[in-house]
Amino acid sequence: MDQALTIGAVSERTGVRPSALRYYEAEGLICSTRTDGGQRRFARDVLRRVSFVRVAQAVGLSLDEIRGALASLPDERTPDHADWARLSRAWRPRLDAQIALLEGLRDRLDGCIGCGCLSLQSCRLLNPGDEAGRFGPGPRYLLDDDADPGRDGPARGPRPVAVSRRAPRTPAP
Amino acid sequence: MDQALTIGAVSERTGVRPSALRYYEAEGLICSTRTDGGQRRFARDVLRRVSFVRVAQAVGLSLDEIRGALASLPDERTPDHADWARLSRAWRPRLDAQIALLEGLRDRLDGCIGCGCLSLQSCRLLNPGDEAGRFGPGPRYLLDDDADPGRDGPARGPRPVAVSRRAPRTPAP
DNA sequence: AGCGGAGGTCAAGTTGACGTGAGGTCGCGG
DNA sequence: CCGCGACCTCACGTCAACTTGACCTCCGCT
Repeated sequence: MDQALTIGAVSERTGVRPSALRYYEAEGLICSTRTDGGQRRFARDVLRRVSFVRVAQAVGLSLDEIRGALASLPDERTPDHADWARLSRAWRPRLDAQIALLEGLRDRLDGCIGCGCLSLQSCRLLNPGDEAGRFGPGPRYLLDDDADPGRDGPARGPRPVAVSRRAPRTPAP
Repeated sequence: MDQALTIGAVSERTGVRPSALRYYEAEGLICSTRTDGGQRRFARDVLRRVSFVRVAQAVGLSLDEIRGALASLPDERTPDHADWARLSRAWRPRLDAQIALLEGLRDRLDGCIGCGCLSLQSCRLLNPGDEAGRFGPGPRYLLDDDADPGRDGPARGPRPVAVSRRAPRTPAP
């Protein structure tokens, strides 16, 4: 264990607050050893793990999903470049999908700005086809873009939508 | 008041659950009259308002911001196409910015997949310049892309990041 | 030896956007 | 006039990702 880092050192280097690091550990995203006195000591590779977590959050993954991704790392050896690259590569489709969705939204919005409609009955922004209410009521086009046409009724449970919410709270001063 | 809609009718036509509609009313996003018995009756233009709210949420606005946008609508007359178009037009830069940010993220990710790095010291994905820690520690590039260079220290309070979080809960069955 | 700052645990609070359930009322078709 | 489904209010629950506070301990330096 060449360089054991305190929680403060990890915090300083990653910009992630100690409370968040403790939370990550409790959530099983990172791990640590303890000193005799019970203080955490982190191996250097947690820096990379923490960075991965932050970037993955920026890509739009929940901590739950990130845990899943991290679980596919080897735990007997320090992950190498290929390991991290494999995980990063998995984001690519997700990012592409999000971008495509936003672009679609923007383009449909362009079409609708001309008419200023947003009408539930006729606006393409809010309805997939030309017929309103084909797959039930509501602005489903946006929220359920790849809706299964073989199923009617309201959407089945929460689905992610590829647009921005709030940031995962940038560190406060 | 030609066609007064019950909350159930509005819910059915917009796909927004009654509880959410009540919430919107409590938050001042929509309004209603009441029957003698105290039940809500909505004018037809709330359908458009509710649609606007949902689309704006998809664009990434909080209800707070949406309230602000809606406040700029005339309240003495029913908003017309031009009014809605003006509001919609305001989303355009926001959408563009989000798309640009995601694309930047994707491109930087592409560059980093090759090296499989994500290193805090050298990875361009996590550091703006070639020098690490120029503006303090942490993956600030992603989270604070347009960081003010005239100011150092940690980011000042929560800022939105233009990437996806969870959807605002699609209606459950 | 002492001291101050870094670190520890645990419980509870925060934020946004609703959902849920209890307990009571309205309104309309028959 | 009756029933029953739709509607009402109000309080509380939920979820994610933390933060905050209270209270206590440890470590490294002088």
